[in-house]
Amino acid sequence: MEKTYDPKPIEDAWYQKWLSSGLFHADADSAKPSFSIVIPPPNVTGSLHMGHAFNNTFQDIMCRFKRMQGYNVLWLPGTDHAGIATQNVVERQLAKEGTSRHEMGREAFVERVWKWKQQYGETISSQQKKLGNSCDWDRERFTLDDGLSRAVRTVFVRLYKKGLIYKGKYIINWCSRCHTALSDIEVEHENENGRFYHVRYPFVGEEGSVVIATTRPETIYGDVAIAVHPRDEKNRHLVGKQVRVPLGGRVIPIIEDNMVDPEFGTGCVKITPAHDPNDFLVGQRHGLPQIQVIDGEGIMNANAPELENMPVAEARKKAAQLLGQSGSLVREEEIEHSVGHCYRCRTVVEPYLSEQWFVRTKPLAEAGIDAVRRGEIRFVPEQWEKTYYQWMENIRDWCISRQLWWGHRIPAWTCGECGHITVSEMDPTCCEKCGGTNIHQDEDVLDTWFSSALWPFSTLGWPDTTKELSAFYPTSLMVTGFDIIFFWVARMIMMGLEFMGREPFRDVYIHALIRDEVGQKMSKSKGNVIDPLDMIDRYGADALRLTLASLTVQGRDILLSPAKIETYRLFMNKLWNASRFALANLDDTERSWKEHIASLRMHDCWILKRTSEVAIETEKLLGGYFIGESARSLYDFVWGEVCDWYLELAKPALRGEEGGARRQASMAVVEYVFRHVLLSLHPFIPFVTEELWRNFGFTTSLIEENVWSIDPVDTPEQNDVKESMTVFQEIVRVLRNLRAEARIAPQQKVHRVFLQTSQQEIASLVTANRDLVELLVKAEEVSLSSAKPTGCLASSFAGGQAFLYVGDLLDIPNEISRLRTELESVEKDIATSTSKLNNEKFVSRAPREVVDQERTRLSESEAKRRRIRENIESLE
RNA sequence: GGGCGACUAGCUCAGUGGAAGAGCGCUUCCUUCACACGGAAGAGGUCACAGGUUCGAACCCCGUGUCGCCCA
Repeated sequence: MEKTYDPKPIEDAWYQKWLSSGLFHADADSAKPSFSIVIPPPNVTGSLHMGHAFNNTFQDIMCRFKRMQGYNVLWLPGTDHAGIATQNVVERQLAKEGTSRHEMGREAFVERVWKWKQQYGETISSQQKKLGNSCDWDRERFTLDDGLSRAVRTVFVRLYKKGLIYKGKYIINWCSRCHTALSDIEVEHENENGRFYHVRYPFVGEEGSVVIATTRPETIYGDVAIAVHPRDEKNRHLVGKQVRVPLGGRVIPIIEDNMVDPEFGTGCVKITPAHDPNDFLVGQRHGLPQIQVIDGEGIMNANAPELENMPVAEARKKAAQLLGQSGSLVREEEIEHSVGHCYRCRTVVEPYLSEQWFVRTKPLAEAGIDAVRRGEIRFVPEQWEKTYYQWMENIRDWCISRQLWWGHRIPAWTCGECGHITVSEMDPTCCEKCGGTNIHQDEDVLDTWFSSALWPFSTLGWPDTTKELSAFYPTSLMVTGFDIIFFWVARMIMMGLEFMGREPFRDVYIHALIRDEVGQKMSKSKGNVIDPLDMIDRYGADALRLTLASLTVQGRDILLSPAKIETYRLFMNKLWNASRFALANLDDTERSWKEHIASLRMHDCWILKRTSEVAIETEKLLGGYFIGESARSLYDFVWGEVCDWYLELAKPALRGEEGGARRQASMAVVEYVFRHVLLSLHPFIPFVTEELWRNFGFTTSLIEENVWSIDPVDTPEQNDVKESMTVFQEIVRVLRNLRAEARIAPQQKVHRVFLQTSQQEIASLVTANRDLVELLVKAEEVSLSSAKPTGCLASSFAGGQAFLYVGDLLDIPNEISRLRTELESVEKDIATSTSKLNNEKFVSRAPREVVDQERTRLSESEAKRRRIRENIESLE
């Protein structure tokens, strides 16, 4: 074994071995209980970013843990066709080649995207393999593959027949760059500086005018009414009057509608049904016309003659100018207002009137709410239920049609003869109503999230009845970020309940976001991206995984930096070297510590007990998805207890200095410790643990099923040693501290150490372990002493006193002042304890053990004070 | 406007009622036969602020402030 751990050759080799072993493959016929996760499918255009790495690490930890426990684990991988994103990527490519999708035509374009997919679609899965994902790659799926497309069609047709999908002309969010409709949640609102234009609309046939305020004067051409609130005292008298639109000059009525906020501005608002969602509703209620003035390109049309052919931004300025010239512009003010942007390309989204397909979500959402209420689905952490309910209770219909070419084309055919729409799973040859053959399929494709919503069952073979569905649905766990609760989680729940009659997953773990070290979202434009592959290359996948796991805290974002990953890289090296040391002291014989009970010393019993406790704790924590707590406790245990204390204490015995029986016993303990440590750590850091496991010669492989077996340590001998060990550690610390005070170089041995105690247990502890105190404090001789020795530095521990002999080197004034400092701190403790115990309420109301503990503490402190005072006196 | 979260050592963060913890950084010392990617020791905190509940509060409750996010 190398002295320094090098992850690269080990990680690559083990991943290949795992793949060829076939142990990542889940057997649908297995009799074992199943544990299943479907991966959140990354965009096929994507490459692995830190968010994926975190999300996948979490799932892999759970999958490996469950597999070790003997579950039939399915972790189903796959990718999403990502309509807009993928189409954008290929379109950019075409632009570079000097062509466009419109020039190519639909069929050629779609073919081109498929070609692109074949070429680059493997990128992300190969990166997931680098991370160590134990996915069932035989079952990898793609949202546009044949099976999933069939599921999409089936769902569409059934929802349509049930009246839950409809087509209609409504105001939707339109991205004029992507050239498609977007659903409400695909719009990101941001506060931006804008201008508020106060515009005068003169009455027709009488003097006077009303003033309304708008941020969008270019839409004035589309105004069809002015509205006031029906209970608005100051404006109610206006209702029924008519005004002239200051641009275009049409005459429009003043109406009343509850939508108007009478407190806002003048209490009068313009109604532009074709370009504002609220105005659209008002227009419907009042039977008003819809006048469209902006087209799908974001360009003004002929309904705004003076602005025709201008893009919106330019038209806005021009409109303001025209209003100014005609004296209609009362004033302008700077305001901050919320502006919607396309979540894919950041273009400002226009409310746009067009014919689209929608899912009627209310009934689906109600079932989804109930499923969570009834506890069939559990959010972890629980708080996210609130977010979910809030959205589901106020859900709006889902616009599912997209004016793209890459995606599932809507299975609806309009008849050229009778206008009837035929919706069908199989491509129809004629209109189902009139039999006419002049039918034409809808040009639009479905929202990518429509197919993602089916992912937990479409990937398992639905709509067929498959073994996979009965074995793995409902899945056990969904792991995802809070940013897609609405996009994905809620919709999977609705679709799963509707089509499978069961929830798609039992638990949904919502994790935080990964940010950079100053808390900013990572983004290419900010240049603060930490590339997981780069990190794997530099520090190894294990180090990255353990970092992500350790930094996980429920409900808090993770601030990541390479320096943090480096810290965990050091842990790999520590584990590697501790193992290297252990291996150098073991042989091929298997041993059980139980056969060597008579030869076990305190520290052996202590580490056996601790190892057992930590392994059991790991099991419990992982069962509750507490991967952060679990990772941190293992890290601390391995470094702080196994390495810092146990291995140091075991060295003499392993070298044979304590005799043959002790050597055998220590070997057995070391074996036990490493077996359990490697087992517990494997879900987090599979590569290095697997390599070490093999080096130790423990069974075959850590990914074998049922390998998780904890051999609990629960005998009385082992249970009683924790306190003794604590005393022992304190004695060692106190003496090391004295060495440092005396400026004794670390490698230099001190001659004599005296320990004084009035407690029998401590005396026998010291007697039994004096060699180990000598070892750890580098002393030639440690002895119990009842008399106060001279020429010594002194310090107290709980239950006694430690003396370090320095002879003539004793700097008396310095020692006195050091003891005085120690005395001060003890006095403080005494004061605290005394005041507590003098408080009658404390004594009567606090639990007995707390009061007892306080009494013990006080008497211990008083004993300490007495000793320190004696020491000071003896020096003065 | 509504909601959620955060505020603890110089930095990043653990810590859900019983005497404040880790990693990094800092100071001092050390190449001892697992590891200098290491070891030993140390300094460093009014737990944002103000009230309250409690024998006892970083922790529970109520405000205030600052920052971040989501929804409208």
